[in-house]
Amino acid sequence: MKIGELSKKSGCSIQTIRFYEKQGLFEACNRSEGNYRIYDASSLRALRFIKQCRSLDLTIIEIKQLLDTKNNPNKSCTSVNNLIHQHMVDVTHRIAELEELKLTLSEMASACTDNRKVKECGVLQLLEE
Amino acid sequence: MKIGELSKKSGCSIQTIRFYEKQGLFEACNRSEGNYRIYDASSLRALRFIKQCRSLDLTIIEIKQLLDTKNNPNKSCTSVNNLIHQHMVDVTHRIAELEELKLTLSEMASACTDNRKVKECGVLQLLEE
DNA sequence: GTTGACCCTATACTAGGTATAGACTTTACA
DNA sequence: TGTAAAGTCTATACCTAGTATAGGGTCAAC
Repeated sequence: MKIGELSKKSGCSIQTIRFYEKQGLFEACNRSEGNYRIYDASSLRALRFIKQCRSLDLTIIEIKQLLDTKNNPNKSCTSVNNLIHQHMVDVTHRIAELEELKLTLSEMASACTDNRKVKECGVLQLLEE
Repeated sequence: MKIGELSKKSGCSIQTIRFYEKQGLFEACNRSEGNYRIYDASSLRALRFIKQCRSLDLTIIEIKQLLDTKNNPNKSCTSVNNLIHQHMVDVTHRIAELEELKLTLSEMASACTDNRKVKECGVLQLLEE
C-alpha cells in the first residue's frame, strides 16, 4: 500500500509518517519505480505501536528505546516497567501542578465581576502583586 | 539597574528578559553609553506582572492583550474575566485528560512485573494491541 | 494529451524559551 | 596604567512533535 492508504488505516497524517521515518522511528520502506513509499501489514503494526506509545505521551526518544528493547526478546523488561512507572510519577506530578493552578485561577476569578472598569478589575489587581 | 540585576530581582533569566523585549511584551528600555540596557523600578513591576501571568500559563499573546487592556483603565474588564474563566476551563479539561492517561498507565504497569523477559513483557504486549 | 489525485523533497513555522559564538564594555585589582 | 575577570551586546541555532507550504514528479482515467 502507498502512504495515503497507510495514513488512513493508521490515523497518522502523511506528514507524520514521513516525519517518523526521518526521526529513525519508523523504518524506511521499499520504494516503487516512481519512488513512492510502499508499505505492508507489518508497517501498519509498527505504526500503530508508535501511535499507542504517543498516546501515552512517550517521547520519540523513549519510543526508540522501547523499539530497541523489543529487538532483544531475551533481555529483561525492567527498563520498560521503569519507563511506565516514571511516566506515572510525572503525570501525577503534572496533575498536582495543574490542580494548584486551577485553584489560583479560581481565586483570581472570584476577585472580580463583569461590568467593572479595567482600573477597578480585581483580577488585574491580583496580577500586580 | 542593568539586566543582570533585573534578572536576579525578577527571577527571569537574562535571555528571557531580552526574549520578552523582542516579542514586544516588555518595553525596550534606555541604553547606557556602552549600549547596556538600563532599567528602573517600573521595569521590575512590569516584568513581575508578566511573570505572574506566565505562572498562570497565559500565553505571550494573551499577556499582550492584558497589557493592552490595562492601558485603557475606563474600558470594561470583561475580557480579563473571560480570559481567566477560559483558562480554568482549559486547565480542568487538561486535568481530566491526564487523569485518564494516569489510569491507562497504571493498567499498563500492573500488566507486568520486573524480572520478566522482553518477549513476555505485559506492557509491550498491551502496546502491541 | 490533459486533468486530477496522489506522491516526492526541502524548507519554514509553531511556543517559550535556552544555549551558544564572537565581540564589546565595565570593573577590580596590582 | 595595564590587564584580567565579569558583565553585556547581537545574532543564530536548538529544543518537541509535528504542521504547512512550494515546486515539482507520477499515475490512472477519459
